[in-house]
Amino acid sequence: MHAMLRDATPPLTRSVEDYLKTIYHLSSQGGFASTRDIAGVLRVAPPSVSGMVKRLSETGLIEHVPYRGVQLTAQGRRAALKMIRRHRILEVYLTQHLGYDWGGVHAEAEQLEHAVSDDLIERMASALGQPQYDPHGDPIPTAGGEIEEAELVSLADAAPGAKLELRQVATQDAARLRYFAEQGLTPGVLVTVTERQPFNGPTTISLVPSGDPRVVGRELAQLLLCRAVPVEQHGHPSR
Amino acid sequence: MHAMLRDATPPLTRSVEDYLKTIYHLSSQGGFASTRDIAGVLRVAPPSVSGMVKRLSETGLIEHVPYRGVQLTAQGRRAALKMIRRHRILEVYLTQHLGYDWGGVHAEAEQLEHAVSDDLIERMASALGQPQYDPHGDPIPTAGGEIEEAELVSLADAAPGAKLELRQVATQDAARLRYFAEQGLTPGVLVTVTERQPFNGPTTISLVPSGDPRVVGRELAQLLLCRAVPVEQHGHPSR
DNA sequence: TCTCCCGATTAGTTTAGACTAACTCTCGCC
DNA sequence: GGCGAGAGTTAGTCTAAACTAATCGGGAGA
Repeated sequence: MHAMLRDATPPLTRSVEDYLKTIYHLSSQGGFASTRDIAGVLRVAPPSVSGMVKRLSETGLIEHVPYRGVQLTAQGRRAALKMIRRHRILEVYLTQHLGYDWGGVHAEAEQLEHAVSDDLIERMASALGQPQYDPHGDPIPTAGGEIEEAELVSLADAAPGAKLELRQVATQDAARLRYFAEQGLTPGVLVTVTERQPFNGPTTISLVPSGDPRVVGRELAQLLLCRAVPVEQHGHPSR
Repeated sequence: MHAMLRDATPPLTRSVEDYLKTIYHLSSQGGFASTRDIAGVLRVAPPSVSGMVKRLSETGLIEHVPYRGVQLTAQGRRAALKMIRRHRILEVYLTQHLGYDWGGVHAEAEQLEHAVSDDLIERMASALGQPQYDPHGDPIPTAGGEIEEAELVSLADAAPGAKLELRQVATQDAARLRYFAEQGLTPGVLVTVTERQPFNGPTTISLVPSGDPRVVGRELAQLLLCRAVPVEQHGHPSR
């Protein structure tokens, strides 16, 4: 089997990597990513996005429906997931091994993700014991490009009485992250929803098992993504 | 003291950082770096160097004497030493904490040095206990931009009878580095020069304290940079 | 159905950094 | 002291990726 028509992938540029990641995130919850939204996230002008979109669809990384938006192709999705793996492994490594806090780690990883080799990422992953989630609770894609698709509800939408595991904190804002950390609201924590005030009012929860109460305003509650926890039988933990 | 006319340093590009590092290395042993040599190291055509040289001297990072060569200004030297610090700290970190070997570490550091923040480098340096030398024995500049200027002789030039400490291995070639490692010739090792064959012949040394002999051809001997070790008094180690 | 507005696109410019081709300077050698 | 080789530089082109200004399209409301 000679040479095998090697992917011939000319390594992606830093910009291309950023566009793919952004498109992945924007289209994950709704089919198409719009020019305007991409421009907003990447802080570039909309025509810059149109230009890049043309190039990316010519190289087969995205599918472009004019005046509609873009989606990743299988190839583009693979590339995006690779970047997301890098980013999230880096976040875990920097927090675990170099003392970064929950808030400061994102910006550093954002730069490093474009410079690290696959080899280095896998060494970090091994040193960490192949982590499944990053410090915000986001699932880390495997080296093979699989990612866990979780069924998550935001705390703002959870029914009173429900028992939940806090899975993700959907922001990169350092101040909000710090506040959540202070309140003990980090991925893995269990809570039950006590009540919700009407007219977009705050949600009251209590931490499990301590029972400590917390009152969370709507804006922040929307950022806390949770997984339903089946009520446990005694002596029969759901593992 | 308002605003203080902030350096206004627009952060250097990756290319600029590479040029500065290269010029530092080329001019460290001889005043000027030539266009041709810079082009050779960076694997770029000579006119590309001329172009960059113009930009760099306009921004005050280098001094250009047409048809002679270039030298770093104080500002350029500061920037170059910062990159060299990054590179060498990274090399130590990757070998100590992530299992990289002597040979493979250079390429990875070469990429990373452009992406890491000052903060990350200092965290790594702390985790390592503020190392003084990188894995090849090269001195690491301080965060303040000081670098040890050592008085080193290559093994190929050392006088027979001399007792030497191997300080640096002046190559990045992975195969040669691996060979040196196999032979036990790594920074910190002590040797005495037994003899040298005439007409650019090999140098024979013996390791201290084992006494094991090694015969080193001229090409390799030139890469082994050593510091003279004063002969010790008994019971009075030179620390 | 028509219109208007906003988002998308096209057109054209800019900058960094590379390239090739062509010209110029310097210095060592005869 | 002149000449030529080789190093250095100038001129002009190319690509990626950004920008502004101007034009286009499509859906929501009158």
